[in-house]
Amino acid sequence: MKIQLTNTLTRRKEPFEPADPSRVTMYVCGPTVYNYAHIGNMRPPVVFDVLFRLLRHVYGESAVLYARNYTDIDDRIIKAAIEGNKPIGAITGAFEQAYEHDTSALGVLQPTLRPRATEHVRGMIALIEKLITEGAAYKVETGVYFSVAADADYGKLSGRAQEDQQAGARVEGEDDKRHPSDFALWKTAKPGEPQWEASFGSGRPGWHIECSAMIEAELGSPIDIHGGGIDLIFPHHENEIAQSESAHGHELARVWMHNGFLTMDTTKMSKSLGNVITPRELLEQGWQGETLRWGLLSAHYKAPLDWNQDMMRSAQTSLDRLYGAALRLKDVEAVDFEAPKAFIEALADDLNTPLAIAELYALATAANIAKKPVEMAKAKAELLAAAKLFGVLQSDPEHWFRASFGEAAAEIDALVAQRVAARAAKDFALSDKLRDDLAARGVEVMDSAGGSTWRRRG
RNA sequence: GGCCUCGUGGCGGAGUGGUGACGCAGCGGACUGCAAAUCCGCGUACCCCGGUUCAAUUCCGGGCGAGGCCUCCA
Repeated sequence: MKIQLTNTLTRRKEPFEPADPSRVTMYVCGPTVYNYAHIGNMRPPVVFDVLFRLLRHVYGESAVLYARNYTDIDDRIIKAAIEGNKPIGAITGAFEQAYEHDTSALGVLQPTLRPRATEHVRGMIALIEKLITEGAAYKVETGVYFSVAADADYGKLSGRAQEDQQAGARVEGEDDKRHPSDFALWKTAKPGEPQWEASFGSGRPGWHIECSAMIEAELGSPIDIHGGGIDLIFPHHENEIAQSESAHGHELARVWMHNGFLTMDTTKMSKSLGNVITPRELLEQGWQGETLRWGLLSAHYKAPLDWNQDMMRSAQTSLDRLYGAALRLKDVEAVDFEAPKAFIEALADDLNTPLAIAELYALATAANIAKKPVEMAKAKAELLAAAKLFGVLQSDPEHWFRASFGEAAAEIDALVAQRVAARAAKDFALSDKLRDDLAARGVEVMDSAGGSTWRRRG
């Protein structure tokens, strides 16, 4: 199976060849844990989770090393700690846990490695020392900066020439930089802020150096794949490349992948615009994590995706169809079949999740028309195998359709039983009334030769 | 101003130099006491204008439109 991935460095789809197929390495920029993640923030973990699953399928589970970091030292965290009058560790600990909870609700597997920035400060200091020695970085009063002028390759990822940089793109408190594009590797210690000792003065790391150091320590460069949101291309990933490649003299990552943004009524979802919704809010509203996952995968990862009620409903309807097929085969004995080739190929083609979804529908139809026991067993096995790679359809189908009723489920069972009796007695007036009553409670009854079943109405 | 995406049917959304993916909605049929679910069938969609070509939605150029980045941002 050959995988093709779009590489931001070349803006083209290229065959993916890991440097060492027995040790495939991937790094994805994780959250800064100062607040709850919103649904847009969930796109990278979900998209790269599918890639993680695919890589494990192709190269073997133990061959794939996937690191996703936690940025637990940053201006925003310090600000949140001061405003909330809480220790920094309390903030980062709580939001790290919330992030784990949210991603897990969306069916995201745990990455192999989850480094925290604060655990890698020594590596950052070493990296900065090296850059200073090589003349790629310089120390001034406010901190240590990377000298963009010293890097001939600067701009190769974003396609941005240095002279194109808009003048006046200054960051407050960095007035002593030599060039506006130079960026902070290290920020000189301020009273009351966390700080670490270093040969070039006490302080704390800049954002970009964190990822460079964590990649080096956890995976070692060059890595095969580096991923993140499209907004990170510049400056974050450009700066990671500048630092790491200047320090090590070789490529940081062979393939760079970037997911598109989520919009909310066609405008970018961002905390600064205030138009955000969090997975936990959506879960509280009764949406299932799987529905959110499906929604996030319903468009190609590179394309923009508009988040709204209609798309969530549509995602739920899609899963209803798949779960309906799975439910039909609930008691069929599982056999050993793999996910069909067409499904794998869809994912292998630059993670074409919409095409993969079309294959899942085809498998659902196959499951629905299967009559002979062997056909049914095969249909069930293939559907579940494919769905597993996609990270969906992993719960009990009845639970999927009934979860929202909780305690009331037993009551509904009783009403449905009454209706079965009425039908048997050919009392269709009562039978239809009971169905209307159930419909009013959001329950859909389905009759078949063998009896009646029920589920949540779409 | 510079850089980068994108413009497909009522909606969502793949893809392709030449027989209209897939789903939702809609219509017809089968099934059903009636339904639902399911199955079968039904759609003359590729922003505009040029160019290349036997053939362009697909390639090239221009235009118009939308969005993103250039400052923290998934």
